Amino acid sequence: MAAVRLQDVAIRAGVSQATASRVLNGSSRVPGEGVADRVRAAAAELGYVANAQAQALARSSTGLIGLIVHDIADPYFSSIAQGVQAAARRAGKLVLLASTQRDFDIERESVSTFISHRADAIILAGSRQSGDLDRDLEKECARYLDNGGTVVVIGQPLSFGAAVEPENYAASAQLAHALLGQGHRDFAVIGGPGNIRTAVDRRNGFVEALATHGVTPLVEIAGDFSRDGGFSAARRLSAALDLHPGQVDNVPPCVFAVTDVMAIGAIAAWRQLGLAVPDDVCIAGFDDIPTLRDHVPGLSTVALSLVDIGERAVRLALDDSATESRAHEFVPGRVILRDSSVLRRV
Amino acid sequence: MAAVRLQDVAIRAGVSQATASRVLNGSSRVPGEGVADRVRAAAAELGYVANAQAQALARSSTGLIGLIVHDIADPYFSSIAQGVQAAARRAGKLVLLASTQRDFDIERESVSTFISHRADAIILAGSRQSGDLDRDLEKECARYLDNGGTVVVIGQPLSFGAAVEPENYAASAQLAHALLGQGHRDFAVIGGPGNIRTAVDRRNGFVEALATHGVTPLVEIAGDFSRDGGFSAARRLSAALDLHPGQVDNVPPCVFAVTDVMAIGAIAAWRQLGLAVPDDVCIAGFDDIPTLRDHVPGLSTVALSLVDIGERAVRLALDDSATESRAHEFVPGRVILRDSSVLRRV
DNA sequence: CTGAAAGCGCTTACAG
DNA sequence: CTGAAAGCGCTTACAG
Repeated sequence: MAAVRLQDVAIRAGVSQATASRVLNGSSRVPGEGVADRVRAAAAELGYVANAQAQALARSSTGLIGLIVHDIADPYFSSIAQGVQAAARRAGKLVLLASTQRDFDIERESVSTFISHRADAIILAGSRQSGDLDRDLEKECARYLDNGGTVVVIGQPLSFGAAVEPENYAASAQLAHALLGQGHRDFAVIGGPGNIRTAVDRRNGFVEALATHGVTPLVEIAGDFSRDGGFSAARRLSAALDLHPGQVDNVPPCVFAVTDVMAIGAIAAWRQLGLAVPDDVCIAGFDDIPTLRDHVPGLSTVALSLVDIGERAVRLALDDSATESRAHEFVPGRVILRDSSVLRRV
Repeated sequence: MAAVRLQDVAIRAGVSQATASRVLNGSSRVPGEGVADRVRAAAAELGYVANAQAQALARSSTGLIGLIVHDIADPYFSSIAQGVQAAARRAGKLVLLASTQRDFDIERESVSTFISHRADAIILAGSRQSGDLDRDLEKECARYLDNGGTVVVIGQPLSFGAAVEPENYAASAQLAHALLGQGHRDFAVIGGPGNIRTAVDRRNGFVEALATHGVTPLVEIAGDFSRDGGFSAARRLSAALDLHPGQVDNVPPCVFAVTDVMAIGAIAAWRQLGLAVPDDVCIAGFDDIPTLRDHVPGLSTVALSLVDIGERAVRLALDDSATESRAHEFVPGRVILRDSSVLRRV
């Protein structure tokens, strides 16, 4: 049983297909009211639903926005996805979702598929390995842009397309100042992979702000950009700093983990070692992911409006001029101090 | 600058469009090797990417799977989404995502849009209000099914389409037994809205299992199916039970919250009131959402393999016979006891 | 304001 | 094995 076509409603309404198309989907002035009503009535009676595929082919615009994230189950990305989804819906667009699980081949494949489906725009969320995409991907994107596609990156900008980027460097510096303000003097850093710029910027912003005050981190350890990365980095770090439970005589060192997810992993590792936060060791993260809300101890962090970031990305994606001019929006972070970095008087 | 079309590569390869189509996309036997090679070479040189929209129109199959969730930022749904996404990718399908934020109008609109885009299948995740969809939505789905579409529900089955449903009743009963086994005798329930069957089944499974042992909950309170719903229900509950910090002389009552998200909200409320878990009040949830991993205190719960549920839904969606026979798969839950329900000796 | 007709980029019987 | 041609369901100049 085939679906109702525009032709069917046209016949039923006694008008041409062109007219039916105009009253149902066309934007310009509506035809004579009588005609329009008849067409609408016919469409309703038949239960007509326009075939978006056919429309896309005829209009050469699909109304599809492709979103590629590292891991949709990660609260950081699912919050961004919510923003993208909401903004897309308001703009009458649909979102195609791809979750790469940090697999580069899957990412490349996803971009191809989105292009093949002629997504009007592609949003790439999550920092990439090196400064740019690999050769193949880049060529494919170039062709896509030539054909009128638009690319928006969340995070580190590429050599093409628009970008919305958190102010990682500046916000991390603010965090450092806030922690110094709390009385901290001993610091350590749990950084991310050296080729991920987000990780590097956060580390640099923090460390260089400390340097301003003549402070240098006691240790720096790098881990994966994940909860488990934070977990194992924290173990190594506590060994390096020779941390022990209940050393109330010393002021505990303050660790900066470049993402909340890593910080949470670190706290879990320490708990397992019997180390209490903030009594034996203090910590701060970055992102203010929603799950922090009910995490104990409360984690000091830098709040990023993740949903807002997703919405901005859509706005850029829909704005051709923004894409052509390679617009680059920065979104600020806001320092939030919670229990995890509180220095208790001894 | 228009994209490369099949016609272009056909001309370049010196063959007909039909032949080019067959070597590039057709499934059956590949034409003479020489020809095939030339076509592939031409496609590569030109950077040909098939237009999926046109293919969809010609084949009347889009390769699109629509996923509708209540809230993509909720870890329950984002885990399911991950499963859906992974299974879809393996099957060469693309997923369209809609997050309704629990707004029924948006849900209806999303279904329409997916149908309009001729998604091959639609997966509806999350319990619905009443037993079924509303009139409009149902009629639209009926037409969709007639036209070859397939619908899969995660949770309570509808009057049509396939379903994958957690064994809510049985698993909640097991949880009750496990808690009785831990020595609990005083119980309370934080339930969900009375018209959401998932909530009702879990409540019933739990309460009826208790009844088997001659135990009746002291109180039952209903809340929204959300973190804040659990939060406010917990406040009312602690008033009803007259809970106070440090009543070490009594065995604390054990509360069953029908979702982990609600349980987490409840714990937050109690913490604010100075009530400690599990010393002043015990609690167990349901779902084993991933964020539980680093939640303190560890929450006793029923583990559902959320990713697996998403994957199963895709499998059903892709299997026409399953849809036609209104397949109904059950997925078991596994009781996990953690700190939140531990009864300490006084 | 309305309609006939071409075109969007593919696939697929149907012949050869 | 290969090609000419019709068809998928719309939109949109172009005439009237």
